[in-house]
Amino acid sequence: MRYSATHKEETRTKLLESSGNIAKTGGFDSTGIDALMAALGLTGGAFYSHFSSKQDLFAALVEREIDRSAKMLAGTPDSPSDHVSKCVRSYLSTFHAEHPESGCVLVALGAEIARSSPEVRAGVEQSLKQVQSAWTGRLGGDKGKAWAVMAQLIGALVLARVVESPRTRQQILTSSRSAVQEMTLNSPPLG
Amino acid sequence: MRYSATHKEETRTKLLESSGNIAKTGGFDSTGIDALMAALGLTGGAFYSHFSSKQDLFAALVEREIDRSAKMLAGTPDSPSDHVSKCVRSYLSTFHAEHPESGCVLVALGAEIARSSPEVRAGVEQSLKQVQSAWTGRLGGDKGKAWAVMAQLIGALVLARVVESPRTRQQILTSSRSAVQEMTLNSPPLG
DNA sequence: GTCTATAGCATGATAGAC
DNA sequence: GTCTATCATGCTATAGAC
Repeated sequence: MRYSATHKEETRTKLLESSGNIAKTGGFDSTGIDALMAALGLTGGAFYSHFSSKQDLFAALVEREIDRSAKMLAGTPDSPSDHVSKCVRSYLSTFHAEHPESGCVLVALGAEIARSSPEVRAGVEQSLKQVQSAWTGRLGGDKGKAWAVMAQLIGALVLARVVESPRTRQQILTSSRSAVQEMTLNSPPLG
Repeated sequence: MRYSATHKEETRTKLLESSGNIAKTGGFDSTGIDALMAALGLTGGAFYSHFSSKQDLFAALVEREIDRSAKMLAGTPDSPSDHVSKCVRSYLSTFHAEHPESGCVLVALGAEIARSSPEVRAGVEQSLKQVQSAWTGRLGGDKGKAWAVMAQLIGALVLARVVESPRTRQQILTSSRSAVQEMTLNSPPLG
C-alpha cells in the first residue's frame, strides 16, 4: 500500500480533533463534510474511509471531547487539593468564553447532543458521572453539590457567549466564580 | 385585497411562535424554511412576504423569545416575594427539561445565538440585564448573585437534556434546586 | 398574501480510477 | 486511502400567476 500502517489511525485522530474544533465553532449540523475534510487538506470523498456517516463522526467526536474534558476535570487521586478550584478558574476564563473551538463540548454542542441518539447521550452521561464522582469527594461528600457546580460552570459560559459586550461577559464570569467559591466553602455536610 | 387587514400581522405572529417552537426542538440552522411554513399550512414561497431572509426571522424570533422569558422571570413590582423561587421551580422542572419547544431559548439556541450578529446578542444582553436587575433587588442587592442564579438554571437544564437516563436528569434538577435555595438564603449582603 | 416553478448552490453519500 | 465525478436531495431566495 502507498500509505504507512498507522496512517489511517492518524488521519482519523486528526479528523476527530479538527472536526471537533470546527463543529464547536460553527455547529455540527451547519458544517459540511467537505469543509471538515478540507481542514485536513483532503476532499469529501475520503471521509467515508473513516466514518460510515456524518452521524457516526458526531458520536465519535462527542465521545472524544467529553472524555478528554471529563478526565481533565476529574483529575487523579494525587491531584492537589485545590484541583477543583483550578478547574473552575480555567473554565470560567475569558479565554474559554471567547474560544469555543478549544472549549467544553457541552456549551458549544449541548443542544445538538440533546437531540442525538440515546447511545451518544449515555456516553456523555457516563463521563459526567465520573466528574461528579471525583468532585463529590472534594466537596464534602455532597453528591448534589458536584452537579450544581457543573451546572454553574456550563450556564455561566452559555451566558458569557450570548451577550454582546465584553464588560457584561466579564461580570458574568466573575459572578459565577464567586458563586462557586461560596458553594464550595459553605458545605453544610462539612459544617 | 383578499386578505383581512390584520392577516399579515397575524401570520407573522403565528410564524414567529411556531418557528420558535420548531427551532428550539430541532435547531434553527437545521430546519428549512419549507418546514417552518408547512407547520402553518403554507408553502415556502410565502415566507418572504414576512421576512427578508432566514437570518431576519432568527433575529425576530430570538428577540420575541428572550423578551417573553425575561418579562416572565423579571416579574412586576407587585409580584409576590417568593416570585424568584417560583420561577426557579418551574425552570428546573422535568417538564421544562423534556419540552424544549416551550422552553427557554438560551438553552435550546444558545450556541446559535452565540455565533449570530452583534445586534441579536445585544438584544439578548439587554433582556438578560432586565432579569438581573429585577432579581438583584430580591436577592439582597447582590448584583452578581442574579447572574449566578441565571447561570445555575441554564446550566442545569443543559445538563438535564444531554444525559440519557431520567433518573440522572432528576438528580441534576434536584441538585440545582438545592443549590439555588442555598444561594438565595445565604446572602452575605443580607447576613 | 400565497401559490407554483425554478434558479443556483450546497449537501450526504456512492462508484470507480489510481 | 484519496481522488474526481456523480446522483439525489435539500436548501435559500426569486419571479410571475392568481
